[in-house]
Amino acid sequence: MNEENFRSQMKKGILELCVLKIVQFQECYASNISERLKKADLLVVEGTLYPLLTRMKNAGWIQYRWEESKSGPPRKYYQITDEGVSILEKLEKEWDSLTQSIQSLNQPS
Amino acid sequence: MNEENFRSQMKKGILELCVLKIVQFQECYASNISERLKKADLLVVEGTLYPLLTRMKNAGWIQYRWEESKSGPPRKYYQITDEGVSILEKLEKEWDSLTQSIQSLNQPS
DNA sequence: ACCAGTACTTTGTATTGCAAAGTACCAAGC
DNA sequence: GCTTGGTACTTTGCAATACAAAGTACTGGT
Repeated sequence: MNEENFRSQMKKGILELCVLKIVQFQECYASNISERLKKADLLVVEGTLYPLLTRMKNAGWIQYRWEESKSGPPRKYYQITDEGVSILEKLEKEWDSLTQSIQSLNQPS
Repeated sequence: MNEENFRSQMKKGILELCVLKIVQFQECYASNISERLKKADLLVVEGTLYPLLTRMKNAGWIQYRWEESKSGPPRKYYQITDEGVSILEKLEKEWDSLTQSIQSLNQPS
């Protein structure tokens, strides 16, 4: 138990929501997503992001196509799926509900 | 990856915050805390709550005193410590920051 | 051919929420 | 005084996953 890493702790479980929010607008490959998360002060490292994308792809929430790159190896461009859109809506509702739950603890009993 | 348990996932890392928010107002024993979390739709089970309280006590965020009960074994009544108050303030700031970060993902790039 | 940059993958570790079983105390009924 | 049921706390084992670190692989420049 160490207060230095509570941000990391609090991030747990919401990264799926964040990734879905990002890819809902446009195709992205991992570095795009990583940059976007970094701008939002939610940086994750490769060892977190890549397995997460793979899990979400296996769950059918996102899909990808390969695209050649002029400056390196080909990239996986991810898009949200219809199922992903549906999940995103559910996750956003749960997120709103969770924030309200925590808000409700701001007063005694 | 299963959307059924995202609430459980999202709870991770914020339970410390929730418990501190609860005990900041008054001494509580585990069942009090459990009831309060349940009302806030954040129910946790014994196997989660008790080890969490022990970790927080070992971290110095909370302390407890024993009190006899007329209807069962003695109870551990937890109070927040000065350090816990300090941690609570930090956690609340981080929470606000996190919600803003997620909010910021609601629009493209 | 080699190297640097980029992109993706894999491995091992630590944390922790949870289910389930276990321990312990108390009061009521027989 | 023994059993039973309720309450309170503890322990064990498992599964999920964020992370660090190392690895693989493709490209273009020197």
